[in-house]
Amino acid sequence: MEPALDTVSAERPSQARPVYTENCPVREILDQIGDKWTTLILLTLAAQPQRFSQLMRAVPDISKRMLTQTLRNLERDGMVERTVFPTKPPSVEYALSPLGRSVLVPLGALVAWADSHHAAIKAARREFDGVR
Amino acid sequence: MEPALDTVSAERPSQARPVYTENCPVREILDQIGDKWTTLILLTLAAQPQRFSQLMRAVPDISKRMLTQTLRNLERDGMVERTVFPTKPPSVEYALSPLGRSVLVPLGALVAWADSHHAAIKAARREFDGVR
DNA sequence: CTGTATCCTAAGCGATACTG
DNA sequence: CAGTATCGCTTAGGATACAG
Repeated sequence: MEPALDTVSAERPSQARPVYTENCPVREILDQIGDKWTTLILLTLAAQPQRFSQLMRAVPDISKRMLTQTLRNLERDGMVERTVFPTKPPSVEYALSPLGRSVLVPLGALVAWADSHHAAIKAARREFDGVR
Repeated sequence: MEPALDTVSAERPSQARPVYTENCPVREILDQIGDKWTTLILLTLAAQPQRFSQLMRAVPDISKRMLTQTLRNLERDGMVERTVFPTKPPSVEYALSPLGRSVLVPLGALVAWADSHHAAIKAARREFDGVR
C-alpha cells in the first residue's frame, strides 16, 4: 500500500507535489470524522456502550435525525456495533467495535491537543482581530 | 484548566454525563480542523513553506476563494504565518508557526490511521451494503 | 501574482409529525 | 423506545469577474 503522506519528494526537493487528490480515501474518512457529530458520538461511546436515548442525553443538542444518521454511518464503516434487544418496547445498544476503539487513539490525541491549546488559539484570535 | 474528556464519572459509573456542550472550545477547534480544506493545507505546508500559487497547485481542486479563506482562518488562529515579499508582482509565503507544527503531530497520527485502515472501512461498507 | 466581491447551488442540519 | 419521512432554512463552498 502506498504511503499517504507524500511530503517532500526526494527527487524534487524544492517543489511540493499534490498531496491528496480528489478521490482520496483518506479525505473521505477525514470528512466523516470531521462532520458535526461523529467525533462526539465516538467519544461518548468510549465511556461505555449506550442506548439510543442515553446518547441523546449525553449529546445535549443533537437531533434524533442526526443521531440516527451518524450512528448508521459509523455502523456502516464498521466502527460501531448495533445490538437490538427484543424487549418491549425494543431497546438498542450501540458499542464501539475494535476498529472504533482503534480510531479513538489518534482522535483522543487530537482532542487532547485542542483542549490544551484552545487558550493559545483564543489569544491568537484576539491579537489578529485587534491588529487588523 | 479542566480536563476535556469527561468520560466515565466515578460517582455515577452506570450513567454517562454530557460530554461536550454547545459552546465548547474543543468543538470549535475540531470543527475547523474538520472542514474541507484545513487539514490538507496544514499537511501541504508541513513539507515546506509555500507561496499561494504553489498551494493552489499542491491541492488540485481547491478554489482561490477557499484557499484564501482557509489560510486566513489558520493565520487568525496562529497556526500559519504569512510573509509578504515586496517584489513585483508581490509574492506571499505561508509557513507553519510553532503552534501549527504542534497540531501536526496528532493530526498526522489521525491521517496515518485513516491511511492504514481505509481498506478495512471499505470492506465494512461492502459488507453492510451487501447485507441490507 | 495574490487576492476580493458577487452570485448561486448543493449539502447539512434542525423541527416536526408520524410509525412499529 | 427507537426510529423514519418530510420540509425548509442556513451555510459551505464553487464559478466567475474584477482589482492592486
